[in-house]
Amino acid sequence: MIPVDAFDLKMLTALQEDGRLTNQQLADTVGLSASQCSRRRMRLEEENVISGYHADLSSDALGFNVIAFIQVQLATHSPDNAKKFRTLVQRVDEVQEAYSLTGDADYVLKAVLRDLKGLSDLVNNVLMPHQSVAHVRSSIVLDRLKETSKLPLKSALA
Amino acid sequence: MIPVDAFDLKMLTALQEDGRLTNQQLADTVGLSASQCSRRRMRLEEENVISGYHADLSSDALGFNVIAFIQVQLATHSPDNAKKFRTLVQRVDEVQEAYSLTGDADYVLKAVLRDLKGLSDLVNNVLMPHQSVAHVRSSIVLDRLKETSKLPLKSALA
DNA sequence: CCGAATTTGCATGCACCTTGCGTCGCAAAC
DNA sequence: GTTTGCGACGCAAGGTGCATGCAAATTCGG
Repeated sequence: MIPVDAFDLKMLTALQEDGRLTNQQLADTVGLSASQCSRRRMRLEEENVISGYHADLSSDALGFNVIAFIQVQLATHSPDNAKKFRTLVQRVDEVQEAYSLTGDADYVLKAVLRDLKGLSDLVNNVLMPHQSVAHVRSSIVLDRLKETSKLPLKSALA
Repeated sequence: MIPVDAFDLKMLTALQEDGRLTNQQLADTVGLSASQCSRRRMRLEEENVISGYHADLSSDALGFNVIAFIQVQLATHSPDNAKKFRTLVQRVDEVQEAYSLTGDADYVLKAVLRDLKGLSDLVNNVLMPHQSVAHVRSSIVLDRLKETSKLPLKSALA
């Protein structure tokens, strides 16, 4: 596995909190020089430990008022069908996350939509008509208790 | 709602793709000057349309091999109990997302863990013993088809 | 204990960011 | 129709941050 020491962990922790930290700020928080932080950061990016930087936009401010989890069962479990579904999911921007799970439903999607009509459109005009899909059941998010993409790095020492 | 024009949308789209874009790079892609991008970006941050910037870390590279969805039913539906659960969820770093949904289960959590033992610990030593929790059912992610936090901005013109 | 390799801090040249300033265009008031 | 006020724009300059070369310090194996 990729070498990550205590300095790296501090840097990663700081950067997943604030992705625009200056090398100097980073240096101050982890206890290294700015040049060293620059070098280490470049290494972490090179090794794909840091896979990218993203601005986090407010879904509320931009009018995305509906989040939904959608459970999808495929028509058949053939590899061909699975591939078709995978392609569909990649293509639809409203679907932020898609997983296959142990248990009942084949797939779970998380979708972000402007309103309930958007959800209806997605379910009835995109998912349901698709040849790979057999059954769809959606649950609407009533309350967001927590929403982050930060990894619990405290336990990590590769 | 907050004024967001076509320039802003282009900037937001670019920034949620690459959060470390330079104002000059931004200027080149949206067709404005760098100074103007700087000003608009500051305004978007001020208005909390851009709520932050984050480094995206590779869970694989850092050894987080298990993702799980956990359905939780509370012992009672009292506000007091809900608040206790909310606090618990905030405190536990392994829980990245937590929602209450329409439908059967009270809450759904998404957790990131180092291994199955980590999941077991979370379920049996953190969630189950907590006074607010009555029932827990976890599903393990077998495959990640898609995982992004980008909003589908193409449709947005507030 | 010594030498090689790695890591670090410092200095520097270059790129970038931000702010002030003058200009432009639009819209309301006259 | 003209004027006036306002907001947005680009340009330029001063300050800041970044990345690379280099030498000192540290680590590690023999």
